[in-house]
Amino acid sequence: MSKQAASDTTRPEIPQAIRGTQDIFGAEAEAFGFVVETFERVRRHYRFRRVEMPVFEKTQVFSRSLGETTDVVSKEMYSFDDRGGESLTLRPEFTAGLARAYLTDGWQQFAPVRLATHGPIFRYERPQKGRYRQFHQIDAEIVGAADPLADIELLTMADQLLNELGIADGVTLHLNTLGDAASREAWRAALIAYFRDHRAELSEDSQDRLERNPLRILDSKDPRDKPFTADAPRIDDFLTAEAQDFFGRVTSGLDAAGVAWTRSPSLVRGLDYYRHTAFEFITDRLGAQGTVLGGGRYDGLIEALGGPATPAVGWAAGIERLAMLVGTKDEPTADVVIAVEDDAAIETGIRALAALRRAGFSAEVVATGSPRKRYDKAAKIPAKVLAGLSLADGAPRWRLRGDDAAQAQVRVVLDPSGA
RNA sequence: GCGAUUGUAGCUCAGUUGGUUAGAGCGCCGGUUUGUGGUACCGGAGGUCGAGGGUUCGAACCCCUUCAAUCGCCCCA
Repeated sequence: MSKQAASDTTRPEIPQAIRGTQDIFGAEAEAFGFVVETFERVRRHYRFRRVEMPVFEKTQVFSRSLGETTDVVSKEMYSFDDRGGESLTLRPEFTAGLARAYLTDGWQQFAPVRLATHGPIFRYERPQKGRYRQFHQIDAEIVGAADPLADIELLTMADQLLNELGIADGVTLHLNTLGDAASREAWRAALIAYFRDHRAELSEDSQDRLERNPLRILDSKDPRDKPFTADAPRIDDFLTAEAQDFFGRVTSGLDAAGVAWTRSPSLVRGLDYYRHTAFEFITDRLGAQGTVLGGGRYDGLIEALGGPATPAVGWAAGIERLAMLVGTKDEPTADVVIAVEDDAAIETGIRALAALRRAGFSAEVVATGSPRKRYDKAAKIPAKVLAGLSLADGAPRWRLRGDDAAQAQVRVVLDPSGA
């Protein structure tokens, strides 16, 4: 065993995390958990039923619902072939999978069914603030409900959620209607005609959008587009009486529920199956990624998947973004920290630790390293009671620190005899 | 896919016009001090300066490539 041989043993290279993934730890993980717990509580309040969904589906589930040709499908999904040669895709959203389950699992019998779920979502995108390749969403949908009451329920729940998370300040609900299929088509045609007349003066990006996705010109960030978007045809002029009535019932319902909203005529959805209500809760505190919760009515989706015409509405929100607004949450303080200051007392320490935990206390122990430094080390751990354990004349001796009531509770467990 | 900024110890960061053996604080380990105490002092471990190539007598520093992070654009289901 030469020195040479020892130095030749190369260490394996440490693998790095996948781009766009994140390891959430400590105070940030607490904030993440707080978001999920709050969502679960609110969702029960609103009588939404919990669903657990697979993280992957056949690729068609998403490609059919999103439209085969869009960038979204061709570039931004995590797709792969399984061993049988079938194309599968990690879910880029919850909605399509839930719609599939609605059809394949016979949930039509429960319609209108109120669904809530949460978990990881995958999109092949360039990471930036609040955008990751694997991130997490909470999601709520009502499938099989044509009435605006469903939209109101969902929006009211979202509003309450943001309030219970304590992040409603600086967040506003932007609301729009895309009308029914007829309204939407008429508006779209008018927009194309209007922007075509100003084509040369639009930004390059918007000239491109004119062909692919004209509605998106409306929320262009380019200052060159602003003068034209301001005067563009508005959906209101194209709404059918039915569509107008639908939107009116949504807004008056929100007013009745005490949910503040603001009309945002440029809020659009690129995909054709969106109808009527579209909404986003937007914060002014998250830079370019200001949308914290968004959704709308997608009455055309389930048909696109081959099912019967089924009205549905829903929303989703990124947990990380919500957690960012929540800020970090302190990890819970321990009830007791034990410092075993003498190795001969280790078993007494272990016994006490087990007894405390069985009695319902959260507890940890410091019993390694230099014995004389253990007390200081334990003192740095946030705890209600600090219990130093040493030996005096061979007998275990506890010294407790903390407020009197907490000390007394702990002492009962450490020394049941009361001696 | 495009652009800008940034990668030095476990963490936060210094590091001069390119010049001996790359530093500090915190954290970690050990020793001493204190002994109802979150103190102070001493010591130690830990880095092929993100990776690969190039220029140079000499590169953490200059050039190219690449990977990653951050922020923005595109896109946003």
